[in-house]
Amino acid sequence: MSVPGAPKVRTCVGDCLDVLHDMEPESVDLAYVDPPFFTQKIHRLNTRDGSATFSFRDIWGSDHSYSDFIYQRIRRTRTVLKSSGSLFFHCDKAASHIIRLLLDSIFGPEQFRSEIIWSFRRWSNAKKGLLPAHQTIFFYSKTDNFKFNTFYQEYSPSTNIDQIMQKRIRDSRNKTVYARNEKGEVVGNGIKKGVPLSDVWEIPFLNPKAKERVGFPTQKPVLLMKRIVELVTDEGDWILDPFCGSGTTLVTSKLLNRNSIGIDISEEAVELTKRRLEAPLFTESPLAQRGRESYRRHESYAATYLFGVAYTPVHRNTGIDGLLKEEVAGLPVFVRVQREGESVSQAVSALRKAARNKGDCRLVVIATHADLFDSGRFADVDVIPSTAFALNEYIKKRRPSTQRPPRTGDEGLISRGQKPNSKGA
Amino acid sequence: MSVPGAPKVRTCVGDCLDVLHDMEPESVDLAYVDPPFFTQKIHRLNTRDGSATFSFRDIWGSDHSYSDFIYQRIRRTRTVLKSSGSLFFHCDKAASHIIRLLLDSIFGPEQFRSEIIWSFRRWSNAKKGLLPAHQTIFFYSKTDNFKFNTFYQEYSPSTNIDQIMQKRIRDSRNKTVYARNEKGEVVGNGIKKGVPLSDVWEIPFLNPKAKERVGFPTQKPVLLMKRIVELVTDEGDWILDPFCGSGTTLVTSKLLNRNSIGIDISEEAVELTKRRLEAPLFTESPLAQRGRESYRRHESYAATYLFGVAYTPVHRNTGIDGLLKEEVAGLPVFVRVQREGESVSQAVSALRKAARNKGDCRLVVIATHADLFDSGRFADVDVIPSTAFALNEYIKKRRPSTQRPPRTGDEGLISRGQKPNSKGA
DNA sequence: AAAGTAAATGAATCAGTAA
DNA sequence: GTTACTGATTCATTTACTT
Repeated sequence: MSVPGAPKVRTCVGDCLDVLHDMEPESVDLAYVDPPFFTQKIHRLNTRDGSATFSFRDIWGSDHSYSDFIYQRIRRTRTVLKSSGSLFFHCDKAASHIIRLLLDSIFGPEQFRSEIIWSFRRWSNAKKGLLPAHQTIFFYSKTDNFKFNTFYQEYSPSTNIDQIMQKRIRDSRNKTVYARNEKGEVVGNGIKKGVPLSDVWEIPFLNPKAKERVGFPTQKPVLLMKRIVELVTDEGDWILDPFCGSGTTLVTSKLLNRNSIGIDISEEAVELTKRRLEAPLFTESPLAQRGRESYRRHESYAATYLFGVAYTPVHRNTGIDGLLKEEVAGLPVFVRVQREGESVSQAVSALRKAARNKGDCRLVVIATHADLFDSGRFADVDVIPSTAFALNEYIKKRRPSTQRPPRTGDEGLISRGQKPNSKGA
Repeated sequence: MSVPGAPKVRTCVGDCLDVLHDMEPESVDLAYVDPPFFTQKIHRLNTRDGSATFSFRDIWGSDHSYSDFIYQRIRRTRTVLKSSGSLFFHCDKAASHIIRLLLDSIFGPEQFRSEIIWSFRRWSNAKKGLLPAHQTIFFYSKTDNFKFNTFYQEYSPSTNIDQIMQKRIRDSRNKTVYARNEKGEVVGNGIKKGVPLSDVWEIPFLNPKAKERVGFPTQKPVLLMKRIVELVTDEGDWILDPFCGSGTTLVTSKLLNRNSIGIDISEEAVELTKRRLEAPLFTESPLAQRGRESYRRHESYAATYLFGVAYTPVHRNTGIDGLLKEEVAGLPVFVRVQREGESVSQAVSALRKAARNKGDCRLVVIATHADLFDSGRFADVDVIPSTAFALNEYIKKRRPSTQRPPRTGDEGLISRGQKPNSKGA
């Protein structure tokens, strides 16, 4: 699949019912639907008579405006979905059962994939009862041949991972036991990937003070959108948000190199979305979020790499991360940790520039990854490998030339599996 | 209210529709309903000793016949509830939307209290899609005047307790601010109890090896029942379980000094319940007691050093810290980070010992400090320097022989005894 | 084609052994 | 004897295979 240079983003003011009508059928890989809550209207929807309520017709067949409103728009949304496409419908306990019935009737119950629980912590109130701390996202696909990228989570700490790496067989009494070879040694069963991603997602609610927040009432965190986008789309795919609001879906799509279409009836919302898209805030970057949140001890990226080193952190200097506590050959030593997406040469240049008017000193770059490692070429800067770098070099030296390295972990999703549907259909 | 000496327990074989008909109206404080989930499967399980097989049939002609079955029984259940009573209905994604509609129509939507998510981890397998890891419990009360005992959870680790303990008021623009006295000092607000219990409950799934297990399929953990019982009943109250199965509800009620009534259509199930009640067995789940964190020991120290490395943490092994995601020369690679106060040789020995019966593998020690560094001597273990180690070696090489090394930053405050031989390094 | 069976799996326990 | 460690065991879910 060809990946275009820059992701395309289209925004549109209007009722998505009309806009969807003009869209090409089978053109979208993912539709994320996060409609407004008409809570009162939903409550009026609830029927009095027991058994009659179960049929879908009783809900939207009458003049109940909310379910009718949703039904019409989701039916058109389904039309513009590719046959490999998926729909994620975000709702909460107020309407989840009605939405479920609607989606079952539009997509067919056999296309129901998951009831995703987004759980979060939030400020408590003193209400009698339990504190609501989750919302529901329904995942439906258009066909059985839906696109799905398998992600894995860490094993539970109570799992004995080195033990379950052993191969197991059944003995004469059909009991599972660990396999052993003729020498009586245990037999391995290949490397472990982690456990498949579950349908309960604990993702922090957008911090009230986050820069990411743009003042839109129902704004969703970029991290939540990121997970949805990465689960069922690849780079260059098309993502539709028919109720785009403040545009989180479009911002996320752009950051992840997906094309996107956002529709909202409110002109102000679309204007806000456009402004966000022009200059996505730094904290909106999934990369930045991943980094900042995964650092141990809430330290900076550099501090994490320099753990155990006797140094003084240097703040408010973009080129220098730290100053060693001990002088080397009578000179102060400035240290820079190679950034993600930065080559060693770039790190060396940045450090050189920052140290230009610091007088006599020594310069050290900590190499964190090998993409463009060209150590030894720098007369004035010493390059020292980080733990990760040294270990990766160790692996690389012994790797068969054909093999590709695996990805490193990011915020819980530790690795990405093969696409099951890559065989095509 | 007087608390009787011993809790009463009644069991009954039969269709709860008939049994409920003969019960006194307004006599029960809590009804816990855990019927077949509409899985369209037969659930079957053997007891541990293989002496008996319990099974029940959860296959229905249509969703209509299922909902009709439930509707009739829940309507009678409501009748026997006291006006202060509550109903907890356990289901899963197969029928949660149908159940929600039924309960709304029987109790009235305004008596809906919570959609409780019971989330858990369990064994998994490769699947196209997300791994189901939750079930739903609907909480309805008969009237607004329902009995409810407020429980509190621990604050999130990221919560600033100092701030929580300050008194808050609203300023002139109705914004919340911290209260200050006339001297401008912050005012306390008394000790806080924690965060009110949320509607997402993470409770370990009943483990296959748990003593609590009696061989009944779909058996629920006592811990889950305990939370429900304590939330809406007091000692001496009456609890009803119209689909009591293996009797977890009755066992929990007895242990917590509540009276209970259990009904099941299966004679074997009721017999099993009676046997369980004679010797109520409740394994205080070690996991639930100690928490998942208790399995993480050395992990964070090792993780800090291994930042940027693609590895899986190994939790339940004192010698091995991690397993590389990538095999090296076709073998798994176990990693140990040299501990503080441990020499490289000691780290090598510990790793060797832990890996003794792991079959063919490679071993790597990350050297973090140099006290007794004697790398290169180990034929079977590779020693790789950490960032700190490499940097310290860099300094040492260029250090005049008279100079003494400074101590590293973070350990400086913690007084640790001088090692008598440290000078000789 | 549908139904039934087998294999793989990992979370959390039990239980035996070493310290 | 007590504690800590770690090997052993179980079982519901899913995929793959067989009847």
